[in-house]
Formats: sequence, structure tokens, C-alpha cells
Amino acid sequence: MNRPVTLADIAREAGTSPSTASRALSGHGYVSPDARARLLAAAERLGYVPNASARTLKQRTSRIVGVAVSDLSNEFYARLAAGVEETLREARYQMLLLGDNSETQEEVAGARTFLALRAPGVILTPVGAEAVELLVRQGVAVVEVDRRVAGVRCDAVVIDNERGAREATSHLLGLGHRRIALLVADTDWTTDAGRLRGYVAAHEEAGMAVDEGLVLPIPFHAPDAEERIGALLDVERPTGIFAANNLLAEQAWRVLRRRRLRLPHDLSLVGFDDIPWMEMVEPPLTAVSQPTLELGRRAARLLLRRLDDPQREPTVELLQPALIVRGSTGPPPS
Amino acid sequence: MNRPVTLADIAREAGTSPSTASRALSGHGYVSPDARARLLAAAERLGYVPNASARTLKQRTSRIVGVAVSDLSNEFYARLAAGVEETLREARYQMLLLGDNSETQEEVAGARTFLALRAPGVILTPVGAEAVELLVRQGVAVVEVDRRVAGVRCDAVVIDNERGAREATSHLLGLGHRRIALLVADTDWTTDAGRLRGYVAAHEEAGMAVDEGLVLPIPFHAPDAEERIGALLDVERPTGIFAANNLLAEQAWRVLRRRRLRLPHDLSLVGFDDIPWMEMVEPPLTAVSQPTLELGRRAARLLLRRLDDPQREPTVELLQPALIVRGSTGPPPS
DNA sequence: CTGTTAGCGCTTTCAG
DNA sequence: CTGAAAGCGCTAACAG
Repeated sequence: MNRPVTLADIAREAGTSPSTASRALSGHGYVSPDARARLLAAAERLGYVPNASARTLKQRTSRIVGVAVSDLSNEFYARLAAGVEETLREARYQMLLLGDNSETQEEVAGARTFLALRAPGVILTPVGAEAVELLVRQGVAVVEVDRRVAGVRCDAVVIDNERGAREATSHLLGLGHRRIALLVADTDWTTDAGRLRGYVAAHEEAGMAVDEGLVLPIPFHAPDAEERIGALLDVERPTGIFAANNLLAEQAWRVLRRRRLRLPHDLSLVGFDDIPWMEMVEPPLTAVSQPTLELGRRAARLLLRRLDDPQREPTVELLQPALIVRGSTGPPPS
Repeated sequence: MNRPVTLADIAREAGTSPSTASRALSGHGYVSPDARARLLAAAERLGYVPNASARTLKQRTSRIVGVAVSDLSNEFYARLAAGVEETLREARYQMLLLGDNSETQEEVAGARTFLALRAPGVILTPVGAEAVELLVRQGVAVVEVDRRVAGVRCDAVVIDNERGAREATSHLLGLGHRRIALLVADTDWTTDAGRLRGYVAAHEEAGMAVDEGLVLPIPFHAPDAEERIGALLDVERPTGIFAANNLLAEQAWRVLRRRRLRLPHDLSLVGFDDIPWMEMVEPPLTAVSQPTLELGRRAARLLLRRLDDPQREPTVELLQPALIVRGSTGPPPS
């Protein structure tokens, strides 16, 4: 109700000037132990909460790090954000988390919010180049995580998508599958391009040609995703499916269940992004597991290092995924 | 790089005073169409991003609404937050999302962050009374969601936990179960108290006494949760289990799977908070479903209404859960 | 070690 | 309709 307590209030209460109060409470500069004690007590007594806006305005930068991910309700991004948060918290930064629904426009709007709040750094799973460029142009430190956009030189943490996809595909090929469908998000992101490359590379290694009809790019949140997957099954008759993200894995899994196809007897399925349900269904899914939490932690650490030294050379960290073989893959039906 | 563009810069560029620039860009007060056009163009050209701190400092309030939930990586809270975000965005407020890990201390720290940012309102799934009281004392509008803490009069949106639990328990009783275990979080929250009451009420309705040995309170993230559930099974030999939140449902489910108990043949299981995996496992889980997204939307709407009119009488909205009967419940073994 | 002073960028009276 | 002026709360020189 009544006006919030200001630094001037506690200075008056403790009989000092505002500057001394500032020094005492922020811990910068000399203050006599005596004055410090009085000020701390006064702050405590009056329930002082520093005004972040005033501080940001004066210092021309805040303690907020912006984080924008593509889909807040997807466990992959949720965990990623959790890793970021954990690391930032230790460094006494505040994470401001936003979802952009994979829309360039929302991503740019988020970037403007971060700029408005004078966030010194931003971590994002980039949708387009626009937001990253806007931020970099304004001098904000940016770390790309999970994927990269072309053109801008900045820090990044990604996984070796090509390798993960190659291992998943080779696993199926090794089991004897010859017709392996690839379900992949229809984007121009480096993740999906890498996964496609890995799928192709595995075929090349095995001396096999890729049948383009087996590659199905599906836009995010396509309402007819499951129909399309069903149609692929009917037309192309694959014996194995590699679903290159957790959403597509779930959709494929639902189609197979609806058709009462038995895994791995009738068909094999491999997912990407190992998340809890994959281990809970029957049979549990073989999947490419990402060090998701670690991805977030590394991104945050990279950002902190850059805030510390803006002149560093940009670093790109490459983490390794791991294929977890479970019950959903086996030899093709004979 | 170079200093961010300020209002003064675009005023100079457009040949007006800063005040006129402010009026033009914020849309408050009279500006000639001509001046407005010049200013808008200049802002566009220079890539002006308003400084939120300066605005907040001057207006003594921000457009940020603080949201604190107990567990960011739990889908229930993630969806709740999604509902809040959606509604706030429409009203041009920015959500600042924090997780407090069900710790009073973290919740209070979050509240202080919201105060520091001069958030006019806060929505939280309250852990203790401390944070709510701190916020209310400082004149911040607070909406409690999912549960309520005693003592403070403020807006709230909750579901009818007692009824949900009663229906779940009655369902099991109706199938002929006589020994029904209740797995419930060990908190003093209204959610868990309500669920316990519903469990008891269902027994009373059926003219049955409750065997206290069947009621197992388990602290959040107890490392030995699954051992305790196993011990309950061994000692008390229930034929049905009602797990009063999604975490406990998952833990119970894992115990049953490990023991190769068949649902519902050997044992029946009912969960709370219907989330996707419950429908994906075999057999799918019978569960009490909450209108989670709606819970978030209502909380946000309540907050917006209160910001609009701080004098309103506090409202408590009560939403209804629904029992979804699936394959994990059946008659007890004979 | 402390106080004075100036100003961060914006909005808002208040006169013109 | 516009501009001058003041001030939101804090911090960082700088002079004592």
C-alpha cells in the first residue's frame, strides 16, 4: 500500500547518506563496520527491496539473461531450460524464459523484450536469423543452443546430430532393414539437416541407395501429421522408422498403436530425444538420447564466460548423443 | 557496441522534443499526425527499443507479472504456466516464470525478485504463507492457483480436490475393492488435504472404516519413495491404489511394473492429473483429470481483473475435475 | 571512510 | 498541440 522503501529511507533511518547506504548494501566500496551494521539492520527492519529498474537504468545493464526456446511444453526444451536456469542461478543471474512457438515473429518479439530489459546476454534455440542478428547488432551476447542459424558468428552448443542419426539408422540397417523411413521436421534448421545427413550417410556406408519416397518432412504441429505417417506406411511399406524428434516419435508410435502393429515384430521404431514416456511404453523405445540438461548448462556457462570476456573468440561446443537400444527394434519381418 | 538509441535521439532526428516523442510512441496524449509520422519513421529507422527500466522507474510499476510454480519440469505446472502465459500475452503483460522446487525459501526469493522488478501482480502455487504475505504487504496483487495457504485473503483458482478424490475412490470401491491404498504427498497443502478428505468421504459413503495403515504420505522427491510403496504393498496387501498426484502415480506404476503385477488383474491403479504418458502405457491409466490449462487461464484473468480494480472482493474459483476411466482399474482379484 | 553531485531514459505535469 | 522542467531510485566519480 504505502510507498516502497527506498535507499534514501534506510540511509535516513541509519543516519548516513544514500551513497553510503548503497555501498553497504551492494558490497562495493568502503563502509565502516559500524555504519554497515546499522544500515543492514535498518534495511532488514524496514523490509527493503532494491529497485531493480533504478539499478538497471543507472548501470545500463541488468542481471537478467533472456532465454527463448521453441516449445515450452516439450520436455526437451523444458529440460534444456532447467539446465540453463541452474547454472545462471549459481552466478546470480535471473533467467527470463520465453517460448516462441517456432515462429520467427514471436522470436523477434522476445528479443525485443530482452533488449528492453537490457539483458546483457541471451540464450536461444534460434528459429530464424533475424532475432540473433538484432541482438548481436545491439551488442548483446548471444549463445545459440541445440541448433545454429547461418551467417552470424556467435557461441553455440549443439549435439552431433549427424552422428546420432547415423547410429540410429545403422542400427536398423544392421538388423537387416532395407526400407527405413525417416520422419523429420520440415525446417531449415541445422538439427534436421544433420539428422538427414546422418540417415543418408548410414545408407552410403552400407552401400545402399536412399529411396527418396521414404523421407517424409513434416511441418511442426501439422494437424495431419498422423495421416501422413499412415499414408507413408501404406505406400512405401517401410520395415523400420526413424523418427528424428520426440514429437514425431510420439506421433509415429500412436499411428502404429492404432493399427495394432506390434513392435518390433511387425515394424521397428527408433526415436530421437530420449524422454521418460519412451521408456514407459511397451515395448520401450530404442532412441537417440541427448545430454539435454548438459546442453543447457554448457550454453549458460558459455554465456557467462563471454559476459566475463566479450573479446573471446566464439566457441562452438559439440556434445555427443548416445543410442539407447531397447525393445522397439529388431529384425524385419521375414 | 554503440550506445543504444534513446528517445532523445529520435526526437532530435525528427526535430521535436523528447516529450512529444514520448507521446507519439507511447500513444498517450496529443501529437499532430505529421509529427507522429516523422517520429515513428525515425524510431523505425534507428531501431529504437524503449528502455523498460526507465519506464518502470518513472511509472513505478512494470508490465511484468511474476509466476512461481513448484516444479517447472512437471507437466502439470508446465501446462498451468502455459495457460497463464497465453492469457497475459493477450493483455500485453510479460510473464516472468520461476520454479521454486517446493521450497519456502526459494519461493520467498522469487517473490523478492518480483518485488525488485516492480511487478504489479503475481500468480503462484503457494508453498508457504511467507511469500504471499510479503507480496500482499507490499501491495502486490496476488492470485493463488492450484492450492491456497491459510490466513491471507486473496484471489484464488483451485479445483475440487475432495470431489476428484472421492470419485476416484468410489470408483474403486464400486468395483469391489476393500483395501485401497492412498499415496499422497506429505505436505500441509490444501490439495493434499482435500484429496485425503475425499478418500475418507468415499469410504464413509460406502459405510467403510478407513484403515490408517493404507494411507501413505510421501515427501516430494523422497529418494526412497518406490521402496516405501513396495513396503506398503508387502505389508498391507491393498488391491487398489489411488495415487494422488502424477509423480506418485508414476512411481507406483514403476513399482508395479518391476514386480510384474498385471493391471488391473492383480491390482488396480488410479492416478491424479491426467498427463500424456498415462494414456500411452499399457493398460492406460484411469485418472482424475484436471482442467490444467484452464486453471492457468482463469488465474491470469482473475489477476487482470484485480489489476483493473484493486478494490474488488477477493474471488475463489472452483473448477471441477473429471474421472477418466481406462484400463488400469477393474474388480479385485478373487 | 563518507557525503555531494550528477545523471541513467523515460513520463508527466504545467505553461505556452 | 508542443516544450521545459522535474524527478522516479540508484550508483559512481570525486572531493573531502
